[in-house]
Amino acid sequence: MPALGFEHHDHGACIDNAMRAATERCAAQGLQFTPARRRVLEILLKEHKAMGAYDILPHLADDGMSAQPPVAYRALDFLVSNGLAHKIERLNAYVACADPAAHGGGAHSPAFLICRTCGAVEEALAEADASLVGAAAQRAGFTVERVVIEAEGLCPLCAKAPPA
Amino acid sequence: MPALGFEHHDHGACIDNAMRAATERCAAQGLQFTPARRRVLEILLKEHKAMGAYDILPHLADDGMSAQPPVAYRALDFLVSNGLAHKIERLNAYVACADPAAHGGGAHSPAFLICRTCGAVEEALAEADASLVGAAAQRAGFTVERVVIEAEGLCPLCAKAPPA
DNA sequence: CCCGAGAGTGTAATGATATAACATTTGCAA
DNA sequence: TTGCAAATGTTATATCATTACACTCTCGGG
Repeated sequence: MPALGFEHHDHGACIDNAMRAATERCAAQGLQFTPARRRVLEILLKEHKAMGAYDILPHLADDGMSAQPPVAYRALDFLVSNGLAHKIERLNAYVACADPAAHGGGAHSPAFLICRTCGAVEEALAEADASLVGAAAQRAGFTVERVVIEAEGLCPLCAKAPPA
Repeated sequence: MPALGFEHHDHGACIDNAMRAATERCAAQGLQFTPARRRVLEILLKEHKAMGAYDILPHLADDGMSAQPPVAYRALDFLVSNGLAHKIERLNAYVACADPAAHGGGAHSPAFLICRTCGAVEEALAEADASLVGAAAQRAGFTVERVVIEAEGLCPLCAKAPPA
């Protein structure tokens, strides 16, 4: 049951790489990669799917950490601000960034493909400053700072074999 | 204080037109444009901005209608399903469609420009099947059914003169 | 040495958004 | 006129997110 991305991969290595990259990024930028923040990112990477803040709390409790909502939201804010995770507005949920190293430093705005059947989420484009939006914005005299692009539909697996 | 769209216009006529268009559309498609639905659309048109469901309830109460959340949500679901209104995921809020007549019949997925300072929302493109997303989806074997595109930034007025 | 500022955390309470469930009413058609 | 489907009224509850405040820890200046 893949939940993020539509292809198989070496998930253990994937997590290790991502955590290492995050650690380096924080060190390089003077950010505090505290236990709580580290743990929330690990959870997102491990579960490998879009998770609500409240889905994260039990995992924190398992680790003996405080499991009140602000703990999760504060860690998520940090991760999102620094491009280590993203919020899926459509789902009010969060995912680990698929490839933080590919981006400069701070937050960025990828596009997401969301399967409405199995809930899998794939991060699709590095930067989603879709040209169409840019053109429309320019016409309107609007200064774009951030773009949310979320496509909802069917992933290859669900399109082929609708779940029972 | 324009709240939807960034330009002035004859708002009274705008509402009348929109309501007439909605009425015709519902008649043509055998949809029940009931008082509650009609009233909620009127409220959205009148206020002319992105409104939460709970912002709508007091207006319903003023009219002596039931003001429980399900009333608003049911009407909004109807309006959104039939392309007469849209949900702004980023804001958890709803706006009347700027131009229902321009679309076939059902729901459609425009792009929105959202001013982070004054909250104004402008509906930007008729169809937001952004080519970039389409290409990425095709590459991933993903079937897109609906695309949310929401740009956040500064409207021309706020970019020029930041509110006090 | 100490102490004051800033960042992070722990915790309780509350606010904001959305839906479930079920009884009742309405419109329409067999 | 009876019966169904759609819509509505109402209560309760689920879900998502933030406020507020006390506490700790670290680090640099006096």
